[in-house]
Amino acid sequence: MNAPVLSHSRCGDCPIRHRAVCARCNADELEELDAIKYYRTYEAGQPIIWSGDVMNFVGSVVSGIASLTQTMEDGRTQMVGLLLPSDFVGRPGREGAAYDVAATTDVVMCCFRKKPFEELMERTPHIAHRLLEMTLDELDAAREWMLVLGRKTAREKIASLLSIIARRDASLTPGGATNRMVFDLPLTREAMADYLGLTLETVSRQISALKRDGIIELEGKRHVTVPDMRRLMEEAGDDSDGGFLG
Amino acid sequence: MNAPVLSHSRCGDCPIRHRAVCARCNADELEELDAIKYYRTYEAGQPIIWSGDVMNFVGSVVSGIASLTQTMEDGRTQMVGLLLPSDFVGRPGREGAAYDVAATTDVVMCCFRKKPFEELMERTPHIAHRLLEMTLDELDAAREWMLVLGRKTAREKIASLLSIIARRDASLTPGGATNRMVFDLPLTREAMADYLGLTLETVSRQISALKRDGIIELEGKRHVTVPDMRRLMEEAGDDSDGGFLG
DNA sequence: GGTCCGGTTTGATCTGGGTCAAGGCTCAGG
DNA sequence: CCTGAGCCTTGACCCAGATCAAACCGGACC
Repeated sequence: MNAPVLSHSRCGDCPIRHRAVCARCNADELEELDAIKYYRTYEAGQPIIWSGDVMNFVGSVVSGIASLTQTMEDGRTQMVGLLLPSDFVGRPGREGAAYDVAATTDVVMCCFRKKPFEELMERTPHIAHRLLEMTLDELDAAREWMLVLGRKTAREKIASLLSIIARRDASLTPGGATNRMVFDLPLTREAMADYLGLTLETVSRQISALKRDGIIELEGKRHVTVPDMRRLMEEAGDDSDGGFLG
Repeated sequence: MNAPVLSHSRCGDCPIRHRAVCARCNADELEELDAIKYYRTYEAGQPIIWSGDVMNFVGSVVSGIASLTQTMEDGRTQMVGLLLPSDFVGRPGREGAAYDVAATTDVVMCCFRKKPFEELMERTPHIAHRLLEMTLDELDAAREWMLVLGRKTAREKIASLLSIIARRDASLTPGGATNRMVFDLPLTREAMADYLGLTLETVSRQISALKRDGIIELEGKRHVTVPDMRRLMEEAGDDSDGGFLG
């Protein structure tokens, strides 16, 4: 949000304009990043990494949505993170992946080979700094989600999820945040359930209920209109608007 | 765990020997840390920081236990982190605190004034590096907890919490992890409930149930003996033992 | 000793969300 | 056009855990 945004010349074919690691790099550093970078695409539903696998890259989501999930032996699944465009994947200094990463929609990733990236990071304090910042953001998000999972009702959970998606959508859209929001749900009911610690039936019922109560409008199963974000956020039980509006 | 541990000369009156930011510092850096450092004690139950307050320090817990909590306007609270000795508090580069921090038991903190600490960090890559590592650990813990909150039953939640406390206890005790563990619960039933997203009645009932089933033994309300950690961890539904035993 | 008080246990009852089951929509492929 | 596969919705029923209420326990203080 407040990170300086740069139309960087080298890393510039990378359409990431927000939260990028390279946002403050100089020409030399960008060239170096460019040399160890490659793109990779995944189809919706495909796994990207399995928990425990050795990861030989780090990178950012360029487009599409990926999810981090944890699964118990008996199959219970909890999504522990959503990766939206510009989000970072991988943890410098760690061998294996800690979670399953999968493409929820078609995904394009911009990857950096891990070894040279770590070396560059070693020499370039502001990249390490950026990474720390991003990790702190993720930690905040994870902890906010703990409140959702631990204490909110099903209806509040759905409203929270819709708020978050609307918010992220707004930050990527030129128009930005307004009181009326329109967006597409990038998740199936099942994926929403896994994120919210609910069953897909409950998700479906609560979405129907929010629709019946005029909090949201639905066109098809995925296209959502929120006539009044304030009401949605009340439903979410958030005390603040999360900086959504001015 | 695998971070090099140093009996550092300057920061050495600080009894933290694990995860400390200063573990790799040289003499000059330690002197500098020493100059900006002070101790502070809090009684059990006292607030340390309120969410939103401006924080003018960062630091580590030296002894005792502190908790991070989030509260909704209607009073529902969720604990989002437990701070045990050697855990770090505060986020370099951030103005305000994101959560309420409170002393659960009597707490001693080793604090560094924030401004000079950030400056030192700017000049000292390995401190930033250490901080990133610690933040990644916290992120992992938070995400592991998301699985607990979202998908585990009350009994599994209790078993998970007991496992974590036993594990942390073991890593601080010379003897280390054995199959039989004895420790004191540092939390009230209510605090456990807030951590687990349950009510205190349910916590009490499940503890009684684990006791009845011989998974744990209780002496008084707080002193716990786990005759067989393996059984406890089965109850927790963990597929791995979290590296608890060799 | 008694009494107060915070923390805890236990019981009785209620209910939100899980579970099981039956259709419904929509789009791709034949 | 029909058919099948995914995804989604809706209904009926059930149960784990919440809620409400009462009592218990152990230590501090008079």
